[in-house]
Order: sequence, then structure tokens, then C-alpha cells
Amino acid sequence: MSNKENKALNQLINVRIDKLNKIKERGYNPYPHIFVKEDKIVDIIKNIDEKKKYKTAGRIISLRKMGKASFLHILGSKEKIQVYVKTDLLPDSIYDDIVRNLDLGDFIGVEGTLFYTRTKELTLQASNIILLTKSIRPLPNLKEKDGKVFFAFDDKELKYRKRYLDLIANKKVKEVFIKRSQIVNNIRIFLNSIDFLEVETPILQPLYGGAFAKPFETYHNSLDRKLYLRIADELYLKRLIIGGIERVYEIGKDFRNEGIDRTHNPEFTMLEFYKAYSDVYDMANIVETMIKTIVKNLKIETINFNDNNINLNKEFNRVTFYDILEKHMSISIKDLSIDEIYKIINVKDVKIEENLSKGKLLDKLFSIFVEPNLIEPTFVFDYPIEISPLAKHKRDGAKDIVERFELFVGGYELANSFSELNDPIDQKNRFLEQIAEKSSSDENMKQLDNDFLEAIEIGMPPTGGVGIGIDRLVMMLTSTNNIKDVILFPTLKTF
RNA sequence: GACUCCGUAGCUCAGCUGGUAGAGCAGUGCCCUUUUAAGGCAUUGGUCGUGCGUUCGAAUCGCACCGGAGUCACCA
Repeated sequence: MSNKENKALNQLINVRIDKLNKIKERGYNPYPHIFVKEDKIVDIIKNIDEKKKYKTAGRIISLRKMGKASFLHILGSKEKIQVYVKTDLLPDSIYDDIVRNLDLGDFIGVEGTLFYTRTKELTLQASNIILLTKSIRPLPNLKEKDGKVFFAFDDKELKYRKRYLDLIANKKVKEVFIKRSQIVNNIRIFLNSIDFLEVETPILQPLYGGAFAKPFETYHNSLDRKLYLRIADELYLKRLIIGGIERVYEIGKDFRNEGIDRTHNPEFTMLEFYKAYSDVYDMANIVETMIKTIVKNLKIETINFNDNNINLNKEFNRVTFYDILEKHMSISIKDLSIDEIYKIINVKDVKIEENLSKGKLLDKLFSIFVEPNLIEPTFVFDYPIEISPLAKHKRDGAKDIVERFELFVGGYELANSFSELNDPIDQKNRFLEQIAEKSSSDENMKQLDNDFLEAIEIGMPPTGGVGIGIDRLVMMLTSTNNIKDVILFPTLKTF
């Protein structure tokens, strides 16, 4: 489809502009400043009173002109209603001046009373029609009968680039975003109710950290220096735990300069929360309770996520990384050499970098053999230390295992949590190891975050922390399998 | 970043073993004061994503580019 305006489209637009001018010439303002919408369409439908005079408004989404009378549907915020317009019930010349010049897409105000048509459809019989906005550009097809859509507007490119059309044309789209808002709202209510404080930390950061990811770079002119868009909130929220805010959370955008696919958008919404005097096991309980509370409040019965029906009301499974990996691979993991792991991965025909650490390789095995099978909600505990530089050693003394969980649902990671590392010397050494490993491939990751280390040296109490990808949570709770369908304006290439 | 598929009127699509375009909806005109994917009659509208090439001739074949989708890589 051409991006350029063409003759055909301009013809359609010009026809509407002609109507607009006619309306103006006859002394009406096609763009008035305000309309007092006394009745919402949802309320009209809910409490039907055939004696009451209603005053409502909406966008015209269907229009059937029949000489001196017309039927049309107007769409409010949630619902639509049919309107019957008849010449001799309207003031003076309104029918000829306004109604004859209406188009699909226009906003009108309607005053009138309710009745049922011969075919028993609840209809507002108009005693007055007020043009509220003239639309001059044609909408997509909106033909529909009994909820069945006939020319579904589902061109992916148009949906995402022109989301306003998607919202007008597809009722379900609006419902997903309403639910998204309710989910986030419920998270806030839940965390606030157990004394967490919501904060905002910097998105523009001189150093980035808290996750493995490539950052976006930007530049501040008067400071004359490079800044990064954050890849995680973690290191700032921990500074707040150190400062004595014992329960703290942030819901905000993180930015990761990586590929785009069904489950990844370059900017995405992250919830992170930290609780002092707590550990990873306590955090798992909080996460499970939080998700179940949302599910209960939003009355979500079962969900279908990536073709799997999932029950969120059952107790979530709890397993350990090594146990579940051995179970799915049917071999002993502990004694595998790095070469042997590479051989296994090569057999699976998966592309993989060379010279990875054993921890990374085990993680790779996990993502190949285990992750797709974790359909029912499952907490996986006890991760290899190399892939968890911010987590505490396992309390039983195991050197190569940390206290961490990831929560999987429908084969995807939903949450990540640690007993947060608060030994400043250990933390510094782990950062140094990361830098040593990274420096060959990633120039940006070479700097040590001394400010964060200094904060840890002041002393951070034992702390549990969690990160949850809100977009993925919304995907799961709305049975959506593409992240673009839960982000209003997903990142797309620009022309 | 790699590979596969896709891009025809405002919208949804057909046409594709090469002979320069069709339908429905929307629009326009006339008729129609309870219709509902309103209806009847008539009618406008497209340099077939962009560019280059093969050919007497390209929406149809080839190459490049621009967008999109899907798989993989990176990753949450």
C-alpha cells in the first residue's frame, strides 16, 4: 500500500469537505467546543426507561439513510446504540442541513427517547441531532451483525501504526487495553496494601546495569556526556532499600537494544519490587498471592496462553533448576563437561556462541529442554551463579548455586527474583568477573558501578527482590500471544 | 542480523503457467419516514509497495530496496 496520498482517497476526502462546507454555510459549527453528555450509552442500555429523555453522544459507526428517515449506530466509550432519525421529529431543517450531510465517523450528540423497532432492537428516537465533529477521512469497513464482523480490520501494519482505527474497528482490542490498565491498577493496590512505596528512578543513567542486555545510548548536550536508557531499575531501587525505604517498587519502562519478536518489544514495562528482611522464598509467596489476587479481582477463570489452557488458581509448582533440568534431559548434569554440553546443543541444531561459561551453557540447555514444557505456573529455584551476579549464595553453602527463582507460565518466563546479594566484597568480585567475561565482546560493559558498590558498602539489609514483565503478564492474563497486541504503540520501523 | 512467506481501489479480497486490472463494502446521483451486512437503478474510483532489468508486451518472471508476518540468533 502506498504511503502517498492518492487521487482516489482525495476524492473521498473532498466529498466530505464539501459536506462540511455546506454545513458551515447553513450556519452550523461542525466543531463545537463542548457537549454535555448527560447519559452514557452503557447506562442507557443498563437502565432502560422508555419515558426518560436521554442526551448522549458518540461516533457514527453505521448509517442507513432512507429518504426522510435514517437509522444509525453511535459508538460510545464501551457500547453502541441504534438511533432513529425522522424528519418530522427534528427541529426545523436539521434533517436536511445536518443528517443528510452525515458520514460514517462523524461524532454527534443525540437527544431522544427509547423505543423498540419492529425487529426488537432498542433504539433512541432522536428529537434533536447535534453535529459534534465532522470526520473528513474514511474509516475501515465496520460492517457487523450480531457480533460477527464482516470485513475484519486486521492488517497488522495498519493496526499497530494507526491504533485509533484498530480501537474503533475492533471491540476486543479496547477490552485488552482496559484489562491491562486494571491489571496494573490491581498491582498497585496489592503492593500498597502491604506497605510498599511506589517510586520513580532515573531512566537516563550514566551507567547501566541490573540485567544482561544491550542498552540504548543517548547524549546530554549541556552535560556533554553519553547517557544510557535504563535496562533495569534494580540498582537504584536497592539504593532506596539502603536508604531505609524498606518496601519499595517501581512500574516503568525499561529499554533493551535487542531483537523484536512475539515476546519482545525494545521498550517494555517492568515491575520491580524489593522488600527488606526478606528472601527469595518470601518473594515467591508474594508473587503467587499477587497474581492470584489479580485473577480473582478481574474474575479471570482460565486462560489460554500459547495454545495451552492454564489454571492459575491451583498452587504454583516449585522445583529446582538442576532437578527439573535432569528430569527433562534424563541425564546427570553435575558432571557434564563444557565440551559435552556443546555436543548436546549441537545435536539439537541450535546456533550458539563459542566459549560460553558452564552456567550460561546450562541456561541454554534449560531453555531448550525445560522452558517450553513449563506450562503450568512453575517457580524454578537455585540457579547457577555465573548467570546471577546480583543474587546471594545458597544458604546451605553450595558454592556454584544462588538463591534465585524464575517463574514460568505457558513456556515463558514471567518473573525473576533473588535473595539480593548484600555482601559488598562478594558483589565487587562478581562485577569484576562479569567485566572480565564481557570485555571481549561488549565494550559498553567495561565500567564498574562504583557508586552502587559504595552504597552496598554502607550496608543493605537482607532483601528479597522481584522483577515481573508487565507486558507478558498482561499477555498471559488476556490470552494474547503477541506482545504487540498488549502495547498500544509497539515499536515498528519508520518510513 | 539470517532465512521463508506476504504488499492489487479508502476497507476486505480475487486475478499471477506474461497480453497493461475485477468483486463486495465505502463514496456519488435518483427512489425510499421502523431499517439493520437495509434495498432498487445508475455511477466514480487503481501508474497492481518502490526502482531497475528480461520481453514485442509484466500486477504476473528476475534482481535490489522499502514495509509487514513467521522461524532462528540476541534477550525478559
